[in-house]
Amino acid sequence: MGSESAALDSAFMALADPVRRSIIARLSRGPATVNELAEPFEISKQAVSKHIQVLEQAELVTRSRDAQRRPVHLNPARLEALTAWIDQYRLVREGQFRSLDAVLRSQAADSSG
Amino acid sequence: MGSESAALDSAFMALADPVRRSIIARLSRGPATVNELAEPFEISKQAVSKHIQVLEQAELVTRSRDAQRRPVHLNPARLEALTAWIDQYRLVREGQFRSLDAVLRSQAADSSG
DNA sequence: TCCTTAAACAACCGATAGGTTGATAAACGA
DNA sequence: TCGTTTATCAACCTATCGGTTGTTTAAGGA
Repeated sequence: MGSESAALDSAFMALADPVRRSIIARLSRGPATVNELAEPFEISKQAVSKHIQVLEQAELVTRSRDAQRRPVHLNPARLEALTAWIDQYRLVREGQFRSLDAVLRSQAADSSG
Repeated sequence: MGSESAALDSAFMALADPVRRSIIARLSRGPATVNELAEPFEISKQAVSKHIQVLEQAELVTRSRDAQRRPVHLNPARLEALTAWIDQYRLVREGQFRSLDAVLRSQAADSSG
């Protein structure tokens, strides 16, 4: 494990934008074309198309073909990979950090193995 | 809900960097100072300090005071907020998208409520 | 007081993210 | 074939990111 770092980079980066998160939310209710996805936003279609490419490179969405349309749909598996990463760390007990100063002082005082 | 968009922006952005994720991983095992956190990396201490500031602004970590040291520790609550966001969408059934073309064609053909 | 340690501040730099406009490609419909 | 729709490609611009080096602040210790 650990070599999927670039995949996590691109996936978290992809979610770090409100437009792209909004697209994810929309796609959770079913697939949509670029035009449909662009409609709620005030930015250009090209900009939305770029956002979709970012999501696609992060493998958070996939695309198919329907005549001229390039419908986009969600890839829930990638989202699960992100929660899996986060869950490693969010389960840490708060109590572990209860007396922080004590921990630090013992590190400074005790230099033996 | 939905007005915490900026918080999600900064939190996901913060996780979109391998150094910062590594810092999170390290902190899950206990608090650490900037120097301790910087040690595993080849980049400068200032660079690590900036990374920590990014994590702090995203409220993924907090800091305290211990003499000259500014120990950093994890804020698991923020991580939970991220999984909460993702979980809204990752639970979508794959079957919903089974016959994609049919869905799209019915949208085009059927314009009544 | 003077020196050391821990860490932040500041200015700067190259790369890239997010946006724009304009042009192009691909597939259908008459 | 010609026009329309759908969407991408290409070039460009500005702001921000991740890194650097140098300076400064804060807190102890001799």
